[in-house]
Amino acid sequence: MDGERPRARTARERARAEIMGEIVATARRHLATEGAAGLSLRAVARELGMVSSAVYRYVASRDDLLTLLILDGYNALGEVAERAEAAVPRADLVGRWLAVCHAVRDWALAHPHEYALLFGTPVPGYAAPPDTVPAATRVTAVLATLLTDAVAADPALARRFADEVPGPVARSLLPVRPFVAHQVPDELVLRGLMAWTYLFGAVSFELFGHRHGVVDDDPVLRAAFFTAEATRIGDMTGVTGRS
Amino acid sequence: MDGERPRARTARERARAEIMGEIVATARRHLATEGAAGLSLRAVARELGMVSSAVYRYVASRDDLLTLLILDGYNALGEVAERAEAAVPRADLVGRWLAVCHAVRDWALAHPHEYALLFGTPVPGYAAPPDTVPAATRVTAVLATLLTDAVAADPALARRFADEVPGPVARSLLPVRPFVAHQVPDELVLRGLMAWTYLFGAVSFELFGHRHGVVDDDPVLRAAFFTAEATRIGDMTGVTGRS
DNA sequence: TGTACATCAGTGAACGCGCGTTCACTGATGTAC
DNA sequence: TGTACATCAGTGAACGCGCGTTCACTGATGTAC
Repeated sequence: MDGERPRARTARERARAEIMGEIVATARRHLATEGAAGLSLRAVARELGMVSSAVYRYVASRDDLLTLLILDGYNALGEVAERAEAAVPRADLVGRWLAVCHAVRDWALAHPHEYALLFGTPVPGYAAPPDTVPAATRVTAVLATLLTDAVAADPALARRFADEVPGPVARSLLPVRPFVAHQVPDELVLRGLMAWTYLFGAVSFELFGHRHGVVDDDPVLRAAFFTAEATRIGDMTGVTGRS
Repeated sequence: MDGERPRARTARERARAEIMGEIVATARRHLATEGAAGLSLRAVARELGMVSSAVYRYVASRDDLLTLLILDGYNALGEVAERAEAAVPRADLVGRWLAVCHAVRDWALAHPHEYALLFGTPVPGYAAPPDTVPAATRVTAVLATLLTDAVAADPALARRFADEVPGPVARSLLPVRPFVAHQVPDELVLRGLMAWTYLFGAVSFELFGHRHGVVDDDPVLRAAFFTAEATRIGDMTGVTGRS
């Protein structure tokens, strides 16, 4: 049988885990200051006082390190979103939606390069391996639950959006349908995806500088603007205080 | 007096303009295949059969070349958007909005790296000079006109969105207010900005791979999905066929 | 508890690569008289 | 129209940099008997 060996970790194992952690932590710090393009195995090794080739005992390649950082990033983002959402009373659907929105935005503003690694230009020549998917979908999963809860809480909602969507649109939604309760009509799934799209679109626009000269730069006003947009997008999905 | 000299261009001037064009064109092709990070002055020079230092007669630095490409990109995008919108009868506001949306998306799908240069992760250490602004705002200008026309065509629209927005939100909009007719109420300006945000958010999400496993990959279904989302966003601004 | 062997972390040197930018130069093109 | 000088495109060599990855190695840690 595998896995039934909680046998005391050897010094080697402990050392390995620790150094692995230091490598990722250092890489993440470099990412935060230089951006993904400037991330180099040699620089990480240098900072840890090892020779560059030593890093290859821990990480197969630069791409491998990138994957670790991406995983790390998705998990960090997913966690803040989950926590923020969990802190709001279940019945307050708008509150839960806004909590997720602000959690995502706050995390992005605090970790711009990590956010850019996840949602900016894909790194050329790099393809994220499939095992990043669970981490990548944490925020989406929260939003899907929100949608299901909204329909469960208010039967009128499903009826309000019961109109069939055009055939091709319905078909385009097939991959995501398994992840949303069947009580949620297609029109509402579509609007949920739109809310998700909008959230990251707005955060990216702000972070990547496309609101310079459009929305005031003052952080307080920016936050007010963001709340306003998030609220209106919430309305669009029917997740709104006033029914 | 300046400018009153349409004097025959010398051979030097003609040669200069031509080579300048070749440099930008080559750089753009490299951008299209390698992405912005892989763009190098040396590679461009090599392909043009010049020695790398010769490029410096035309371009002050790598950043300078990047700026030219950015300008180029914004202008190309602006042009397709303007043309597409201009081809729709003035009274068909939804049609005009959807035309802009599809023009932007089609251009982005056809020129993914150029799009990424404009709307993806900012190049680290690079700041776009102010003279890119006019080119960068061409799409936005089209949308602003659309909004103004919508309000002019349907007085009920301004009334429908006449509710005051919260003070900080109104203040956050001050930078953009001069570019929108004063008949357009703040609430509608906000929603216009949201439509703009959504358009690029959706295109970026699609282009950067965030819809894998969510929306079907088939191009026809993708287009149907896009039309559906764009239509609903149009609704949100009140620019809708059924009033 | 002790020895013999296997595992594995880390070293140091090297390979081969490409980059941006500078500089003194040659030779062709343009301009003023 | 012809000559003398100024402008400027393009050359070729060089500087100094950092990168990812491989490889044969040493020496410490772990394991089997």
